[in-house]
Amino acid sequence: MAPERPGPDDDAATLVHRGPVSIPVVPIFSLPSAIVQLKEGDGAGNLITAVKVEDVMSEERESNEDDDLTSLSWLQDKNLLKAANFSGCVQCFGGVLRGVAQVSKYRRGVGAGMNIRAAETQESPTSDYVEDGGSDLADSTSSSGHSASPAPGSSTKSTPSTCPTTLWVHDMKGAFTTSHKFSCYFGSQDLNVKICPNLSYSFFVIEMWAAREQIHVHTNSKPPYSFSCLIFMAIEDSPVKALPVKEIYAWILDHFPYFQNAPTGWKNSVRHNLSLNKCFRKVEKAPNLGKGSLWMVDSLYRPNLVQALQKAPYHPYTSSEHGGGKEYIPSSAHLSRHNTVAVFKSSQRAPRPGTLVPRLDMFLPRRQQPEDVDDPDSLDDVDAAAAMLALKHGHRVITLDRGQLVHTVLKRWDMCLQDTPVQCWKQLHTRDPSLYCHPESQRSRHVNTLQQRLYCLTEPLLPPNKGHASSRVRHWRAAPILPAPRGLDKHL
DNA sequence: GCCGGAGTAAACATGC
DNA sequence: CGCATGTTTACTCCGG
Repeated sequence: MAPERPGPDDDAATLVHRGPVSIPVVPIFSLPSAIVQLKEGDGAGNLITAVKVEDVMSEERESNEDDDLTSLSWLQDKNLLKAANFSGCVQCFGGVLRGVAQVSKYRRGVGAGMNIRAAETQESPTSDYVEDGGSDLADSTSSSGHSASPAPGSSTKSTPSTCPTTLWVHDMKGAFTTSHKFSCYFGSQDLNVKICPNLSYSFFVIEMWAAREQIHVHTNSKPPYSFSCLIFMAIEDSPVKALPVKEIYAWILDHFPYFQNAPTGWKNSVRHNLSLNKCFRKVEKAPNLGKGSLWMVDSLYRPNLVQALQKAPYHPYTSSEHGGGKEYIPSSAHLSRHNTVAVFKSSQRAPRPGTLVPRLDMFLPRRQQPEDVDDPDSLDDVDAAAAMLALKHGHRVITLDRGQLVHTVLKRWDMCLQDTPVQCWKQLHTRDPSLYCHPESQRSRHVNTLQQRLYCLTEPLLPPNKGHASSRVRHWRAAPILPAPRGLDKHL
């Protein structure tokens, strides 16, 4: 029997489990930076137990040295735990991203130890754990971030049309002593996520991740974001921080199904916005990569977009919409703790369930703190950036005074992108083994991707208007692979 | 009422 | 020619 599924016009109550903890499914964009607001009396006390996660997890690790859980060393990252704040709501910020990545790794069978039950009915979650390896849920590495494929050997349904509609996520004391690998496939539709008591942080991450799928269920209302915000999110969500307009369309369609049935004029609006909005600028892409240009966010105007996003309505559920109560407005103390937060005002309309919550941490500048210069990790990037500059402009830039170099590179780096192409550079120019782990058939494509990525990253560093873009691309692609500049070797 | 931002529609150019 | 992409203009709506 098909479980009841909340329709687009249903309120949060239909998503709420009757059990002691009821967390509205959090529709989020790329996971972190979501705030789950609990309605009064619906389990906030239980959630507070999540504060104990740190202890629980460390105890579990100590007592299960050989358990697969040890692969979840990311949980030792205190930042993850610091990122949680349990003052009536669950707040989840940048630190979670790493966790999610690990979860992604985890669900590919590297780790184990979760009890996840996929059910087709909304009965009480007491049994029928799905135990399996090789889980293959939505591929978080995909650009659209929502693809899903059946898990081989899954004991649950294996096609989107028959996928389980309810995913119970358990965290029971001692659960980690047994090795429950899970295989719970669900498609990009029809998924409710129910969180059981004693939710641990790791499961919260799962929940967040799973909730990502929820985006596709209820997003039938017009997004509360301007087109510039949508474009911004799309571009920022891309691996190279640049997208052709077609991909921007696709991203928007992926994340906001509203547009699937919207009049086609919205594409016009997107193009109009790209052309008119000074926040976006066009970058010629390699001539062999199809027609059209790549669109990037102009770093000069990036703060404007971040600000626009921050002004966007935030919380998917407001209590005023669902049974009364107060809206969540982060305190100033909270604001000081987390520089990534969106505030929604009472006068602003809140997004409906299923609309996106921007992952704001992703859009904030990552390398603007001067102290980063002294950070060995950032020097790694600096050297890579310097290497890339050298790639284009010869060793002259490398011979600058170190301090000046750092300053220059950082400045230009910020102008370029906040991304870190160091891995890309390494792979391309050091015969990184990871490049050769790709099958022969995919290697050239991978190299092409890397080259495109590097081009996007370095294009802003090129002298403007020096020849046609395509010739510059050719020139760049033909650029000799220079030896790593001094100081970079140790990082390679 | 004014102004600016945002959304929408449309015309037009360009290139594949 | 059709279509996608990109630019520009004009208009409306809305909130400050």
